[in-house]
Amino acid sequence: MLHEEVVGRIRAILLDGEIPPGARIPERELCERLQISRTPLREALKVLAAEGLVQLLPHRGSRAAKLTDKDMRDLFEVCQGLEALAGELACERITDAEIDEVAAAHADMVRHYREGDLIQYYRGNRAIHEGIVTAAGNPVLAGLYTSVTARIRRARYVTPMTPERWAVAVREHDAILNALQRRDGVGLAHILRAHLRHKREEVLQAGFAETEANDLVPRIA
Amino acid sequence: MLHEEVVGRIRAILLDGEIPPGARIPERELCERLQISRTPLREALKVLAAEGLVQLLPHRGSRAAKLTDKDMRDLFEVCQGLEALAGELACERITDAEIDEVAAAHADMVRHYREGDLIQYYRGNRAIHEGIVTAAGNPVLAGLYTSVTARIRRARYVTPMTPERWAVAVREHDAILNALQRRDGVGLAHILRAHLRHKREEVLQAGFAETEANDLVPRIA
DNA sequence: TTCTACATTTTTGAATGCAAAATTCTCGAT
DNA sequence: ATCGAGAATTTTGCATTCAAAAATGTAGAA
Repeated sequence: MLHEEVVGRIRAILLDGEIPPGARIPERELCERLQISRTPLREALKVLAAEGLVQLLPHRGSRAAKLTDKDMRDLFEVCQGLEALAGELACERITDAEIDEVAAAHADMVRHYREGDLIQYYRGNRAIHEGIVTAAGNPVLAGLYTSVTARIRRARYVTPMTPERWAVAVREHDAILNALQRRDGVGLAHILRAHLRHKREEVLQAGFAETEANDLVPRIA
Repeated sequence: MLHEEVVGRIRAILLDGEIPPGARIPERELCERLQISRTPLREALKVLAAEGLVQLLPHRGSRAAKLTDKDMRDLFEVCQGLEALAGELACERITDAEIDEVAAAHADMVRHYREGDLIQYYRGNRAIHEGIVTAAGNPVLAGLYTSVTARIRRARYVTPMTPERWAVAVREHDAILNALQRRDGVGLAHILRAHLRHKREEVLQAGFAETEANDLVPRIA
């Protein structure tokens, strides 16, 4: 198994919440599960620690990182900045074909909204945001976006919404697609920022910060 | 020696250009120099690879990452976004004391400009930009900024400038300080973007991309 | 002389072993 | 029964070791 694959597997385990935030990461257990020895596992944990997904405590092992309210706020703030930048760049560089792809994802998402399928709605939602970032054509930006969004993924794409919030979000997405189609970079940046600000407020209001006993997604194992 | 210290030491070696971009990283040699074995060294290299400073080639070892023109452009683009965001946030949160600190760094920088001391000028310059990022009060943002700027540091803070360019840069910095003192977030964001766009053009024009035989900062060893 | 096939050496990537540190357990005193 | 000191166990972090892969060197053929 390649180094990057090991990192990916553990990242997935953390993002799925299989090892809940704050929980110790069982080295021995993961070694057996991934069929690797401790050396490559520990290399992967150090990388994930640099990404902010894992917390290393010298001589006391590693834990799945826990997000405080402040962390969550900071991450959303940066995410806003990154998406706004991506939106501007995307408007300069996106191809017609790519716009069609985003439009298709949008239509999909709206359908799932009408059907009341939150899970599928979120899937389409993500596809749109990621589509915009990809269209920005900046791999450095895409990389940072991936790493930042990974850390707030569960909060962002799991939080339940009131019908009102949901309706607002969909309207915002209409405006997002519209701005993209008009290639209105400044407008798109503004909408994306507002959209994420609203999402952040929802998440914080829902008390999603991962402090202590807030293991929303329990260990599956 | 602690893990983070090892990472820091190697990072410094790379940023100093002691191991020039594209050069093989001599594991054995670094082990002796840092008085550690290969295990912790390799852990550090993987972390630095995730940061983008090191390139890992499976079964062929690691090299100091080389930046193409495109990489440089992408990094500057992201840096613009991060600094613009930092500027906006800083205007909302900066204390009077912090403004005074930035103003002091600015005065210093201008003095070094008048004296024609490019090295000291760049030092003050960096202090200003970093001061703004710090004042934004967002550690996530600060972390990303650190990692992105590290990769373009040599290009950004080594490139020589024509007297005209230099004069323009100083004027831009006057405007930066002014906007900060007026706490004009939008204005500051705009100026920072333009400032960095100009710097990027300088750097690219100077052909700083680290392709092949372009080891501007030679091995010191 | 130059090119290629093969053997040798070096280097890489990962498993294991070992000392130090932390955690857990035990047992006696209060 | 509870608390705390000390022993036993576990876990961590790193050095070492080992197999596989790549790089290098050598010799023979064209």
